[in-house]
Amino acid sequence: MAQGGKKKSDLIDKESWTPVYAQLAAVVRRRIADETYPPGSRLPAESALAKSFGVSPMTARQAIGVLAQEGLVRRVQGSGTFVRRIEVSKTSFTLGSMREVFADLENLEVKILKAAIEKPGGKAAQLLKTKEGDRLVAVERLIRHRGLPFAHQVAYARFDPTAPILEKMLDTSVLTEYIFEENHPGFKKGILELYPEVLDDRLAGLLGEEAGVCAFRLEHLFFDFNDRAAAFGAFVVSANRMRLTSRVGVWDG
Amino acid sequence: MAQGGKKKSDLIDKESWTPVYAQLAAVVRRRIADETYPPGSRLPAESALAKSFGVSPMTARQAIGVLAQEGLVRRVQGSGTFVRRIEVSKTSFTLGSMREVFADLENLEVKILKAAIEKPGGKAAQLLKTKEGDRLVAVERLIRHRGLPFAHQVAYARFDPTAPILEKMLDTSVLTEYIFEENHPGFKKGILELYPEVLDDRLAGLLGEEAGVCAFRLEHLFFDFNDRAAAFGAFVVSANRMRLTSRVGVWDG
DNA sequence: AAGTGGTCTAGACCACCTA
DNA sequence: AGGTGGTCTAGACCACTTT
Repeated sequence: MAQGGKKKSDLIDKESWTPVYAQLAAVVRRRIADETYPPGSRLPAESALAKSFGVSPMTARQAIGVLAQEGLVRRVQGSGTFVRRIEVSKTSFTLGSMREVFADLENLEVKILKAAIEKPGGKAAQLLKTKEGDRLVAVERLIRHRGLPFAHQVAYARFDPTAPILEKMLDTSVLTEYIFEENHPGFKKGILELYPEVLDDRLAGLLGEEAGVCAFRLEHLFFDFNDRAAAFGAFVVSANRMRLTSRVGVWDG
Repeated sequence: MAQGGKKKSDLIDKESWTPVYAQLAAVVRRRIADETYPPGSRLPAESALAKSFGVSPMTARQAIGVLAQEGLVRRVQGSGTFVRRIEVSKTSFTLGSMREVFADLENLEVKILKAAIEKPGGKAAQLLKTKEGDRLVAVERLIRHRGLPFAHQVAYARFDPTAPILEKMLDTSVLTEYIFEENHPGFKKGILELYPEVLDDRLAGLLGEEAGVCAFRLEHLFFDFNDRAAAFGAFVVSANRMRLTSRVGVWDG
């Protein structure tokens, strides 16, 4: 059937509630999924997509941007946009289970195992660059979720009576605000490191696991707005309670 | 000094090589870093930023988009853009060390420990949904980098003489292409899971560690374009050789 | 009602890559 | 030289939130 004028796709519904760019992204994602655009191949130019779908160039660009964000395509300036192949080493993991648990405030319970002002020693003292005479606030907590132990935490901060951080650390009711939520005083930056760890007898007992079981250890070091290390700590979560999962490729096509 | 007309910022140099949006993003990032815009506060509206810096609204929007991408701010429709506080549970980790190692092809060395066609059994058979009579290709490799053992890998795939995956799996010279690089046949999607693990005697020996040392285990399951599980495997890398690090907050202000 | 971010237009010029 | 993605303009309308 010959049709005069511009050929506009009927795959894009501009009256729809879902944005045009999202619709276009979905169309292209689908075509990647069914190998219309196979791995390694070049996508039509953004300008071509814009023309054939009857949208503005910026809108088409935004659509491709979504796919690039998802890791499905790679843009190469001057050359084109290519369908990516899956690469293990380029994936990233989020602390999904941790986020879920700490978002579920009603079912969270925190038990303070220790709270003390100590002379500095060990890794915390090193990282917080304590000087002679400095004191550290040390807090040890057990975090339960739905009645089951979820995480063990130790946290250290330089003892500074003028800083609000001390109260925050000792107040169980605002624990979730201190680290996880939106109302803690605020740090400028932080660095996190994830380790595998074997639970010793004590930790295994606290976490309701058998000794020798494996766990994740998440260490955090936060800096205040003077770029001074201000707080250091570590969470230990048994591997049974925390899954680190990542999906790659096309999952909704 | 009174100045007539529009006030345009001298912080943005439109003749510069660095894009205007990146410059504007840097300015706002700096202001977050020095607490001109403290944690929790609202940023000036995108339109206001556009006006005061003499750029187009879309450009200002792009600049804020960079900061949102970095996790430094949160956009709330109808309300504004707010400076985020650091939250542990929202961070993500990338396999940085793995990527570095596998990008360094000249110093990679692969030793095949086992290559066989087996009757299915165990987790691999389960995940690959083998049927009666199916065979699995099983490959076990030791990956060395700069002369030192880096990772141990096992991989399974359904035995299908017509599929190119078999050759790929058995050919050491293209190992890096099979999983990590840009030239393997291509899967539609995959799921990865990261576990902590204790090295047993054999693995510890292979990886040059002492038994009982902790390691990361990265399991991968890939699906072909028919959504059929096609390949399953696992890497084990000692924690000494793989760091999982993440930075949050403002690091370049 | 006013202000905010979210989307979208219809162009433009540029740097870069490939042929 | 021609095509590609990268940037940018100067507006527009909308949905949503706040006042």
